Amino acid sequence: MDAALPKRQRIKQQNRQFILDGARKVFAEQGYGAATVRDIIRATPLAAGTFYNYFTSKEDVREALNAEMADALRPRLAEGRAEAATAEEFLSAFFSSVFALKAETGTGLEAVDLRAGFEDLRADLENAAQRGVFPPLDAGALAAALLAAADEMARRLARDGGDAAEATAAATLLFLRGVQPPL
Amino acid sequence: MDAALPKRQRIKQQNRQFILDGARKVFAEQGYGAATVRDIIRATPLAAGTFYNYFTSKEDVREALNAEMADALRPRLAEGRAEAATAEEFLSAFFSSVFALKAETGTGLEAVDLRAGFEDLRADLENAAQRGVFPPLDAGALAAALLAAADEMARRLARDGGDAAEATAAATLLFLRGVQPPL
DNA sequence: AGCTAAAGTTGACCATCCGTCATGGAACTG
DNA sequence: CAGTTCCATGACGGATGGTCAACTTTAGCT
Repeated sequence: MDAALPKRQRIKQQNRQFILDGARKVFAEQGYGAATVRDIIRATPLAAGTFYNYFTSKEDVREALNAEMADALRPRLAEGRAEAATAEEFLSAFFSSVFALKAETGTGLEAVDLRAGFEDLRADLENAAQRGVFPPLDAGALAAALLAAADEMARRLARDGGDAAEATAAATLLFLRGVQPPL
Repeated sequence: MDAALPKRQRIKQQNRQFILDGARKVFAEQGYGAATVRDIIRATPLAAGTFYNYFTSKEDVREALNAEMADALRPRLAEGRAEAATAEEFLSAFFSSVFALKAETGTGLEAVDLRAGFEDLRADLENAAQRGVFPPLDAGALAAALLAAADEMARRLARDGGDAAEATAAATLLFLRGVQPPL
């Protein structure tokens, strides 16, 4: 025995992780839709009933998996925003990290649900506004618009192929100056 | 017999509609996730096997239902854009119709998938750009960003409550001038 | 009309899935 | 070490998904 924790809790953590790992693999191999709770259980040394001691459904696992991933990715996603001295820097950092992140995650979970980063972005926006980087604005609405737009643009980028740097520049300009012609 | 169509085809259309109608009701009552193919069949005078002559899965029905709805809504969604004389008018018309539409559809299908209107918007944007309403731009990327942002902002609007007119003005301004302070 | 081939519907069927629960054994308590 | 709590196990009842042989109806032809 080499654990600092009581055995009960250690096993509990381990089992939970068994399920999450199994689910990650199953989702990656078959896709979320085709996967079944039984498949997840089979990818695990556990019995059927045990699964339901930890999660209530496939969707439940999905959420936990997404939260786990979002947690791991959060710092990377927020990279460069806190230090941004201008609105342009801020936006550029934002789009750039979203595009980079979406491009690589072929994890099977059809990608991270960016909305997990909503609060972070909102907070960073408010913070930046207070530093005078942005004019005062509705940080919630802007964060929502930015995330949704970035997500969809990233999807297009991944599908049609295209240069991430170029897309970052275009997206930054769009949100910086709107659809007006560049002066 | 009073049909202009051969009986075979008439029944085929009818059965297809039986399924779509049943599915719409079932989705509205139980939600898409909880609904089962069997539930749909039960909401229909048809037998189990027949279902699979028309659709291959619940998801397949969902798509058909969504397409049906998108078709019906398309004209309303595009309202006012073709006549817009300025970028501001165009954007305002766009956001206004999206917000109005999303606010009312409590159809059960958790709302229309706006991406169905993507091509329309893209075409309208290119058209407007050629009329000089917009500067030349990547209509595809802009359409994607606009739709995604509008969709998410509409969701927030519905959730938190809020004035649609106000939101329309804010969204229009955001995409018209970007995050710069209003002059 | 009468008859045949094609088209399409039916509902029972099998494999599988879901979620539960009584049983049993391992870990904590004192 | 005995008592208690906690939890994993795996079989079970009920339901689902998708298939398919048998049957019914329509379209086409003579």
